Amino acid sequence: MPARSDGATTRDRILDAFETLLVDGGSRVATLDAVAAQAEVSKGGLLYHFPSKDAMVEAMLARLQERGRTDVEKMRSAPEGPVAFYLNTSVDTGSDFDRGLIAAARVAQESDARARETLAELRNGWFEVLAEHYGDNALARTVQLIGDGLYFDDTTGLAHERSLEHVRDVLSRIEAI
Amino acid sequence: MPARSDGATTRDRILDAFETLLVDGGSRVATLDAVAAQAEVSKGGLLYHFPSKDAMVEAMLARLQERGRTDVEKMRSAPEGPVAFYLNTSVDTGSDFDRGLIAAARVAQESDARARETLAELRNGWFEVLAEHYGDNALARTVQLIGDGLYFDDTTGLAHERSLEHVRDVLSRIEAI
DNA sequence: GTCTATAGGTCGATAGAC
DNA sequence: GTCTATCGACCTATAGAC
Repeated sequence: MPARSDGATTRDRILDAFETLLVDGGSRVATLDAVAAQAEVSKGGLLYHFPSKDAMVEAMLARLQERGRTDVEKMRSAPEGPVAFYLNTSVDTGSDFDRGLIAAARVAQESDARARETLAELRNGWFEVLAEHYGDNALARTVQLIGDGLYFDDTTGLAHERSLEHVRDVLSRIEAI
Repeated sequence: MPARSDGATTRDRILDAFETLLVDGGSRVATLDAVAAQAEVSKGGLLYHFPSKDAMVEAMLARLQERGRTDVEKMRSAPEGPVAFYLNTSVDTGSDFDRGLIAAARVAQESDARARETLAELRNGWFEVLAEHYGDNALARTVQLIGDGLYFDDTTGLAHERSLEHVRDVLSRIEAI
């Protein structure tokens, strides 16, 4: 039982803090000390919930996987259609899910196989919905790559203002064929 | 003057080692000790050439910028056309230039402003050539995003075998309009 | 469940021999 | 130009009080 009365459990606050630090500064900055400070727990308190840094990574990925299943459901039943939903959420919306995704990508780049597998599984879910929608694997794959590009630019600080607008323009031309 | 008779100077061997470690394991792994070992120099020897780790980053980015100018020239005059050249080189070809690009992206993610600026400048060069070629900013931007997506997938270990083939298919449909 | 204190190791950087 | 030796700061993880 958590000692606080605010919404999140200590466990979730710690994972939130870990993700935030990974997103903002990479894993070099996301030390146990820094995570504890950000989550407003002592280092000892942190290590009660996650006995090692590795266990913390594992828990973060498990939570992301869970949230990913919800996201695919939302994408499938989005009123604006799955493509618009997918592209819109490819630019960072600041959601908890986005933050978790970026954090996982940071970890994956340091050759962490579990993080890579989690991301691959999420991407397969999105691709399936896109491929069902278009009935065209080539177009589905291309849209997914555009989403990856939007996402990469966004997380590297290279995003261009009008990217989304340009993409919508080009996609409307393709869909008009 | 270098003490060795092989092609690369000690300085270049150190930068190569730094990039390789950044690409393979991220900046947490790319320590001065590790870079020195990979470059087969002592840490003291390394710090003779680059008085600080920061100076090493700076030199790496300067070298990348120089190589980027050459790349844009090659793209502009490529016999297969700038688009094919751009997309083909967006999947990691294993070249020294690619390695440097990926290394710079790793550093940029840790909120290094210089690395971000270097990457932004390189990307502006590519975009200019694409926009000139198409005479259509929306399409040029979309192709650039596809390239970024290919690149992101590749460097995160999420690449799909047939991505490039699928993209070529879709682009040929657009260009046929 | 959460804390402090600290062990044990690694980091970037300096000093000085050759 | 390249080396070894070493410093202080910081990292992950453990031990034990409350």
